[in-house]
Amino acid sequence: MPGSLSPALFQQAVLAWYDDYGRKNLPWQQNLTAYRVWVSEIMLQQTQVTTVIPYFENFILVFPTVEALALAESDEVMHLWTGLGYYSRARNLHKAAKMIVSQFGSQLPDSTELLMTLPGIGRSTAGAIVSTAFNQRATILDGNVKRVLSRYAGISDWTGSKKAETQLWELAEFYTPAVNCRPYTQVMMDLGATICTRTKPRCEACPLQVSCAAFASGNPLNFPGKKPKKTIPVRKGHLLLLQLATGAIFLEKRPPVGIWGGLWSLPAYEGNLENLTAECQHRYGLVIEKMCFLDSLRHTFSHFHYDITPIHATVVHSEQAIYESSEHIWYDLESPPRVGLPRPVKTLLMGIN
DNA sequence: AAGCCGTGGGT
DNA sequence: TACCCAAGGCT
Repeated sequence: MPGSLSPALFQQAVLAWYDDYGRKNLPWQQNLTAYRVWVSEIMLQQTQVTTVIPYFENFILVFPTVEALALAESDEVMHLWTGLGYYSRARNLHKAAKMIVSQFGSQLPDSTELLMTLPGIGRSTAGAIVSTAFNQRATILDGNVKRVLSRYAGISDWTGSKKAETQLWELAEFYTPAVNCRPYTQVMMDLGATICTRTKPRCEACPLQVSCAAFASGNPLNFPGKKPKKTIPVRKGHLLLLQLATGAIFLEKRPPVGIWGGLWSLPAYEGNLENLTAECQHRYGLVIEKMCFLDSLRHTFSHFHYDITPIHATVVHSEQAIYESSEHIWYDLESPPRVGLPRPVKTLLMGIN
């Protein structure tokens, strides 16, 4: 019967494949430490390997140890996360580093239970750290494993549904070996990433082909089921590039939670453009001398589109101007401060001459 | 328990 | 273009 191998045979099949074809040269697989594994796992949440690699290299160079991260400035951490998205991951990573130093003697815990007490580490990430960093038995269930197991067992529900999640966790636990935990975890992700891909699975090269329910069905793309789609709304607004004669541009700190939390952003202006001059004067103590509209752009978040019309304005300080505070900085394009910037803000700043 | 949270790759 | 969705977690 498809989808019903014994754990021993299942493990044997995928581990043999791993020896020949598994990934062994990823940056976080070199100089393997629990800290490096942890950082990589956080960066890899909802993010593709090719995107993560340069961020990982950079981050580890600046913060080679958990102690270094714990002692870091928040702005520096966010700076190294600029463009990677899901910035709560960076805030939680920093917070967790401080907890690891203060509560765990600077050593990452080797149990899923303790790891899950740290912010940003859920069930799957905890399993990945325990199995990969410590080579101890623990189960992961990320997007790759969900897809592999859904096809193998012929589960046609969307993997995000509670029913499918429960079933998939059970299957994942069932097939997790007591030994060879590190290569087993890696191969399950490798299969999902390189063989059992979303749109073009290479079933002819899959070690599970002969016992795969989706392959037996004739159309593996029917598994897993699709996520129920919903159209995301469009929001419109302006981002203000307020520039002094010195070239410096005004940035304000985003609230600690929510979109772009903890990053430095261009002021957003949603109001009536006729009031723009007065608002700039009132909010920031800045007098607009001349202004122009820049080309509009669409930035898409996970749950809405943001149609941005940037406005560039040359400004001078008025009497009650804000020069510098914990909430505002002047961004010097010549010697840019190391702070976290949202992607479109960074793009706009780079485009100013 | 759905909605919130980014950005980029692939098609 | 527009759409799907990535090595998910938190509330």
